[in-house]
Amino acid sequence: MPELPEVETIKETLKQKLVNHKIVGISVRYPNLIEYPNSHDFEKEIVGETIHDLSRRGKWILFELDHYYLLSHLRMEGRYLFRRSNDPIQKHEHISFLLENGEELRYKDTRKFGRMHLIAKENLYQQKPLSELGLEPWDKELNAKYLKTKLKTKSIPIKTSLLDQSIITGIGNIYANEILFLGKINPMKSSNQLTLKQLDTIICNTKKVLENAIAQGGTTIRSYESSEGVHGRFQQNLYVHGKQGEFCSICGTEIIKTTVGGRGTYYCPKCQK
DNA sequence: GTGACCACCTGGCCGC
DNA sequence: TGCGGCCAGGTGGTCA
Repeated sequence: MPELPEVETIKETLKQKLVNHKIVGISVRYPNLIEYPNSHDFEKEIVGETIHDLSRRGKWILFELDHYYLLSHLRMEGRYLFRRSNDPIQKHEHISFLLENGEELRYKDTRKFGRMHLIAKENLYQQKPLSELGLEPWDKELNAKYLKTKLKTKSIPIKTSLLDQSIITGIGNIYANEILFLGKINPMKSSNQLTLKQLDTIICNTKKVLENAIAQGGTTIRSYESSEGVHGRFQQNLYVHGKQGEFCSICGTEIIKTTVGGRGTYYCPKCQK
């Protein structure tokens, strides 16, 4: 599942192949993937636009076009592939962007969870979804005081708050488990009961875990691979995620799996009391 | 405003 | 071998 490090890897790969290419045709075979505007307007407006740059905000990939930003969220299993325009459409390839060089950028999504928005450039940060995102992990304004303010009324588990994209954007389930393990913080602890020191630890470990994951090309869990078919290597660096029944690398206690906020949660009951 | 729950969706896995 | 049921998970919507 693509999280921030995977999205960063995919964005960089796509950037190398897409910048300065014009979209001359499009085919949307599963309209529900288009969140805004409607599929018909999306197709009408995007044809003729040139891709000038790619960037990332949270888990969103931003394609900068002439008049719009195309925002793409891969959710669980979305991925991009390059094909020739006459290549047959494979199963789960739901959207094709035809480029002027004859190549097609195809969006493939087994579970159809991904979403796309086409936003006018002047509205990019005034309009959903970017208007509702919290701080990037590397934002200078992200500090323990910011988190304390955001969490002061929240009695939900800290694990659930870490997944809230309106607080810190880019953290997904895998990395939330790893961040809390490194900080020796119990995932079920109420968000508003953490000390400034613990919040500071969370911020430090968030940067550390995500930077390390980006350097490794992301984490390969079941279906994830980058647009060029490259698998992430960060899975080899995971401490607790998916390790139930194995032993903690620090104290040797058995890693426990439980559910927090409906998400699979892995932790060491001794280190993370 | 907050938190819990559900829907979206399909493939993989497990038990029978 | 085949079938049914459960699980995985990010996000948005609904409801209490």
